[in-house]
Amino acid sequence: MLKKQLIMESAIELFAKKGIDATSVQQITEHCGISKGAFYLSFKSKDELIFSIIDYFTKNVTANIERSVSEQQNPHDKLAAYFMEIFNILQKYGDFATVFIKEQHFINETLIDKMAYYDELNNKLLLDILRELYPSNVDSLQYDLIIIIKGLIASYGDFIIKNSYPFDIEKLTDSLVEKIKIIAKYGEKSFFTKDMFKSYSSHQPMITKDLIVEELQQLLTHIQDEVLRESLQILEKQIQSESPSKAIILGMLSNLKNEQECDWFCYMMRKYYELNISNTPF
Amino acid sequence: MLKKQLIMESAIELFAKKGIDATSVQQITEHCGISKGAFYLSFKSKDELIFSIIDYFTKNVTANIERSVSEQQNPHDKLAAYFMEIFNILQKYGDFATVFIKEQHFINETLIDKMAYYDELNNKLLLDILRELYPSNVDSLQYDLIIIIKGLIASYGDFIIKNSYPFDIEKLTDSLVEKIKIIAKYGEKSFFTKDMFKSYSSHQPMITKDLIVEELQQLLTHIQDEVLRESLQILEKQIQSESPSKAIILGMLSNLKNEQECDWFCYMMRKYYELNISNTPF
DNA sequence: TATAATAGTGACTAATCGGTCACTTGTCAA
DNA sequence: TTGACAAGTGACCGATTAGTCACTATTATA
Repeated sequence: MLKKQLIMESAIELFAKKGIDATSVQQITEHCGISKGAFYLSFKSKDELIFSIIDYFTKNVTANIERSVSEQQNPHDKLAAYFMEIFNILQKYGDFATVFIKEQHFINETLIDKMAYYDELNNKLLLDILRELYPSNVDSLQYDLIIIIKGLIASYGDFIIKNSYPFDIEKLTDSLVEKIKIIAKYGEKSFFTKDMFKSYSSHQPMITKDLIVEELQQLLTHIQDEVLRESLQILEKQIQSESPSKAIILGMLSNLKNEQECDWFCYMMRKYYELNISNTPF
Repeated sequence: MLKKQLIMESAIELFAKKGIDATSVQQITEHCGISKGAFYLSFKSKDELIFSIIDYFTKNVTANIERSVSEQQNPHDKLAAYFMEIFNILQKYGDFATVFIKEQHFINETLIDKMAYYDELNNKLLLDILRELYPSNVDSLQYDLIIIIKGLIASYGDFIIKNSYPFDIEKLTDSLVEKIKIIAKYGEKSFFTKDMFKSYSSHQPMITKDLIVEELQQLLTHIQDEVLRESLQILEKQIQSESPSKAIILGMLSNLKNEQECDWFCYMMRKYYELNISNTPF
């Protein structure tokens, strides 16, 4: 497990410097002083390495942002916390961000779906923040505000990544919160309608039974907790069964819902079995 | 010349679909129904193809935007024209934009410098528009406004690229001009200082005598006009001379200044011989 | 100390890449 | 019809790639 970490960190550094395709496995192994064979003891393929890196970061970043935002009581502070957390991450993990932003020919279809999922989570979080901040008067502007916030992050984030030189993130956050506040207050002309936004943001992932089972078995190799393991095993039987029980599936999923590692799996299950209950937060 | 165009168009399509590195010369030639040998009759290398594509577009896009903006008299219309032109280009050449945005491991150092140059031109144009629009009250906010405008373009532009479905660009432009107007009017908290912005935006290109001569000879293969050709030839002699005359160089450069194709060459000459005269528009 | 299991090695392979070159085809003036 | 020249072809080359595997080194156990 330690070796995996070492390889991933070396890889991120090299990927950021020269790009994913231009970095060979050989170069990665030389950079961390191991042999090529040892690399393939930790990862099945170069693709698996790329997948692991991206998966690891998106998972952590999403969790950190959500935690940081939820720690704030005041709605205004939530938006500030959102900006602040993202800019801090960009400053800290600029290397990774470079890889992440610039190379999106990941090959893997699953990865694209996963990204879309995290993007959806992010949109939902932003929408919640905005609705809490401006309960009434931004109805028509809320989708534009999301896009604008993302644009600000892209633009100022680019500056942060390119300047390793440390600077006042608090001042930046303060400045951007002000801009959003102003636009929400005085803005009248909206562009995005709800439908446009939905069709833009929600790329419907191709979820198959095989993909779900694969993710399930992946989880079983990590997870220790007995209740979680049993829940997963019961779910596997239901999936393979000819007449799966919605009640059992829903019950087992609720057993998993607090386990961050299972988020993606639960999401796939809900989509596949069309279990989107409108009043659940997720 | 027709064949070059054909290859470039095929390449853009494939690059956008799968990425530059992942697209082989073989695939490009198959896609336009020619042999590998024929490809190398039009382009010296794959790098030259990439370079040509990027150069062709940046040149055209920059020129189109500047023309479109300069056609407007009313300062407000200039900002609108700026947005409109960019969004139209993104809608039309989404394929190319995809390549352009996502892959920035171009290998070639010259290309990076050229991009920085066009970015500088773009910043200058935006700054002029903003200063004309808000002559007094945005002094401290003008650099932030540039970054914000770029962010809006990145964010809404992403939407345009991903949705080939046509929509109301005028409405979008109108909406964004409103947002900039609001921020300029009510915004108080600036983040960027002039120095920060300068150090961020102006990547000093590595200009050598060899690079300049190379560009000059490249120009001589294209340009027909006799005065321009003679000016270039005189400049070449001056460059190779041990004691170049500033007067002659300046004179020859002013002969070239209206020829769009020579912009980059003139820019390099000015930088190399430190001929930046502050009151020239460029 | 002997044995078994695990971790690590690097020469090797098959495939693919960008790029070359001896050769064929097409074109047009004489 | 001929010859000369440009346009186009695709087998081939050296380099590089991801991935494999027979082998060695290290560690743990008895």
